[in-house]
Amino acid sequence: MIEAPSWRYTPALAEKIELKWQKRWAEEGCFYAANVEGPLTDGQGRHADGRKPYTVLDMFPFPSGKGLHVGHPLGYIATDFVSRFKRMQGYNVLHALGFDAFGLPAEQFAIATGQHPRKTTEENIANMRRQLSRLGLGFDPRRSFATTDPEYMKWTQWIFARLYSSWYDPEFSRPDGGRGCARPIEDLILQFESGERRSKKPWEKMSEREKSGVLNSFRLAYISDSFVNWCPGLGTVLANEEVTREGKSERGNYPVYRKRLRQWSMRITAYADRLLEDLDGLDWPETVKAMQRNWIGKCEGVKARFACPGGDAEVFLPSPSLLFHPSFLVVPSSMAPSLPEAWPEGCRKEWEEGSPSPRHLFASFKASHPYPLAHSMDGVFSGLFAEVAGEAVPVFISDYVSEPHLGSEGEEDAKFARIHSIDSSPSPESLPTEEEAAKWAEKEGIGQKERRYRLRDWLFSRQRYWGEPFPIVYSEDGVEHLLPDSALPVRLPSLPDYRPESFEPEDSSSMPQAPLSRSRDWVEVELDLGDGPKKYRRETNTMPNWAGSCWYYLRYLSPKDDSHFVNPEEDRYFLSAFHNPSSGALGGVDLYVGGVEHAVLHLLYARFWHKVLYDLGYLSSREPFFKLFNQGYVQAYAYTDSRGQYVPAAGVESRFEGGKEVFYFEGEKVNREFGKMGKSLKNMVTPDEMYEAYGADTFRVYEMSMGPLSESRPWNLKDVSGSQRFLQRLWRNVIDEETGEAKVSEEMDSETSRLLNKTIEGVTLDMEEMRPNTAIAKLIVLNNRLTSLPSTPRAAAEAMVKMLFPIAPHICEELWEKLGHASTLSFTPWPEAGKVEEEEVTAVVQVDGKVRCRLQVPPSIGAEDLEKLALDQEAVRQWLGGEDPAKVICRPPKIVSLVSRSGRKEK
RNA sequence: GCCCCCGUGGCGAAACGGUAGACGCAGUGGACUUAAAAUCCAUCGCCUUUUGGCGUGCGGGUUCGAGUCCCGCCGGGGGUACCA
Repeated sequence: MIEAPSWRYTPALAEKIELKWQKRWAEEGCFYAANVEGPLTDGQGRHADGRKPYTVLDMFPFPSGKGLHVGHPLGYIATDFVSRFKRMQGYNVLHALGFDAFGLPAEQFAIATGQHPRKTTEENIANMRRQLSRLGLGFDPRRSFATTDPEYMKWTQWIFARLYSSWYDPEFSRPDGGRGCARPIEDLILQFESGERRSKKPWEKMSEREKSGVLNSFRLAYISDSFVNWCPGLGTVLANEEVTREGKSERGNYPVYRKRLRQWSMRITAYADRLLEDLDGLDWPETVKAMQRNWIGKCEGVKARFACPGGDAEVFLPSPSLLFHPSFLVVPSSMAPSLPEAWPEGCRKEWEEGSPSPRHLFASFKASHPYPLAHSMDGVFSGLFAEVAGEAVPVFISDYVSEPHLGSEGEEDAKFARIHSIDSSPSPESLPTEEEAAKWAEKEGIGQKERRYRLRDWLFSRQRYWGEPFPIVYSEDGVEHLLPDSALPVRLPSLPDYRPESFEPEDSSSMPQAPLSRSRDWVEVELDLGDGPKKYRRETNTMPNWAGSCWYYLRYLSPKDDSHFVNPEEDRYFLSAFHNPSSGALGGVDLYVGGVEHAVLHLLYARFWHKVLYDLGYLSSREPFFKLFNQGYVQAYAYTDSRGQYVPAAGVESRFEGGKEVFYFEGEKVNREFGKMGKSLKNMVTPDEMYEAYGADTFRVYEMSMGPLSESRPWNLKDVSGSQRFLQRLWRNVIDEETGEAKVSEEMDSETSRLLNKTIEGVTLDMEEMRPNTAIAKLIVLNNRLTSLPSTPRAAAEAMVKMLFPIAPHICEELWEKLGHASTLSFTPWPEAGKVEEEEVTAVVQVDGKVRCRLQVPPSIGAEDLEKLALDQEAVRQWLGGEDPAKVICRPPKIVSLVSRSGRKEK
């Protein structure tokens, strides 16, 4: 038996090398980004000192109890290679990773395992950190945090406080020259007090409660009544999507009721124009921009369906504004399923008695409804069904055009000017034709501006335990008060039972309960808010998960600053447009990588907060994320047996029968499916299994070579050996497997030199454009060339190792060291390509669109020479049928395209 | 339903509107081995004996030339506001 050479690149050796370099990177602070000032310096103790910053950002992970599968690191490997590439180019790279640790899954995992969510999330975070660092992913460890940390939560609440204390003035000019700006609510109060702005009732005659109501209708974070889908059986509120057509919960099939709840909202509609306009300048995938544009609300028209007594009628409206046409009665589709239930008593009674007058209904609805309709009716017009339980419905037309400041309670003025009421339900005959509708719109002066409608304000309250508490208390008269900044953070009380309270599934009178309301000691507090000690009740709703994820990228810049949520100096250095000139006037992080599933909500909410903080003078950039890149998903095969049960994918063997691949599990034939990777499909592969079996570098190369980073791809374990062979071959080309010493020659032939330069040129471009798959293919071509040589030229080996370093950093560091270099590759300059001179290139000659002949020509050949050369070819003359070509297109040195006379005639 | 994306060999894929299938996996043949593994070399879309013909989900169109651009379908994925 022959022993393997002692210096073969085996998984065991790979592990040894990987742990060695991971330790060394940590010791040398290779991933430390340098701040402008303060304690955070780079590994050499230097501040930024004018170096160019480059900020790389991942959509930070949710520390799930299920652990990572091989799909999770895809985006992190991508940001790691970009970070390493940029470091080699001399940038001061900021790359950190925090954890998004509040939220429903964390709460549910904790409930399922009978532990406190703080404990489970901490354990999950520790496990995730271990997995990620074993893959050699370089994050600045000093800048990591979880959204649940009290120090972080404090600033999330502080930002909420700023939103609550601000209003949007559409007329106010911003420093950047634009119109419309968030301003402190004090400015508004001054306007009311001075009479510059008038309210219906004189300001000085209003009670505190009335004033509070008026201000509430201006605040960017405000309280109002909103409708939710309440499922007593589950004890939770559901998204529309989670409710079936029959009005049951998707999970459990329990009844769902429409409930009006007093909740917090964010006035994102005030920023609709700016969110739309600033998209243009961002370096985002056009598809994501398109999704945001559609979400915010440009639309070319709507289809409206009306269930009428005389039949089920559909009309196309070129503008949603046409819904204001007197013939139409429209109700948001989301309200339809339980409309009578959701409506006030008077309306419901009429409804039950049959065929109420819509005008009457509308009037009584409005009278009994304390808030402006544009707010209280959630303006989902995407469906536009005027049908309830299959019947024609009385509906009203509301003005859903975003007007952030509709005025105070009961105020009735211009805001309802475009609301029309009608006297009878529509019949198909009474509906206008498209033409009539368009004519009417013209007459009424309804134009493009009114087309925007979709976007609605952001519902910001959750009836859950595991989220940020609001910094809000209520006095005994029901008026809300903001807690002073000195009272932050408001911590969650420890609650023995934090589960949501569920009810009898049919209990339609039940209401969603906030778990925090059970903690009496916490809810009832005595505070001195400036007018002596008084009793207050705390707000018991919590914030949604989005809150923490809206601003985490800012905290990376100055994670320990306890007097600012982000240090202004660091903000100006890392994020301002000045330091990122390519971003135009917008600024923001240089690169944001994450899944496309966040294309709308997260990215829209974060942009909104960023803009508010910019308006208020806390930030220097108008946009948070200048460049966005969406990586694809890793999917996997799953296998079912004859009974349709999933079998462990790892135990499935494939055989070839009759030229076709068939699959067996324990001798039984199984069927192959394709889907998400996870425990339920028994097809989960973890990074731990991968680095144990192959090493982290092989895993990284495989993930980056599977296909374009932006595309989803199936996991195929068999293919990993290709990446492993590539690294082994590279190792063997540089290292003597018997001695472990480098074996390189100092000479290089011209063919290898030419290929090397071509490779450097191509790989550099691929790395810049985030195409690691084609970069790796080019490096394999170069490596295959090196394999064919009697010995590897040193210059080729060194360039190769530098170019592969961002993707397979450990093996490259080891090779670099064995080649005689003492310092890490982390800051070694990226190789530059020399001139590539081709002696000959292949030109193709096409006749009537088909390739008929190939020619070897010098790359500098002119059009006339190339054409002449092509027409001299015997084969070409034959295909032309002996005649002159009818047309010649010549693109030297690659293409000559000839059209024959007969070919032209056929056309 | 609505919005966005994707569809190329047995498989993962490559291809500024210009030689379709780079690179990798699997397969096939060979070298080396007592043998196997590993390694190295060759081959590898389909049809045809060949000249050649056909091929990028389907049907049209634009173009000298279409995987790529346009129109209409079919199939798959993501989002749809309380999963994040």
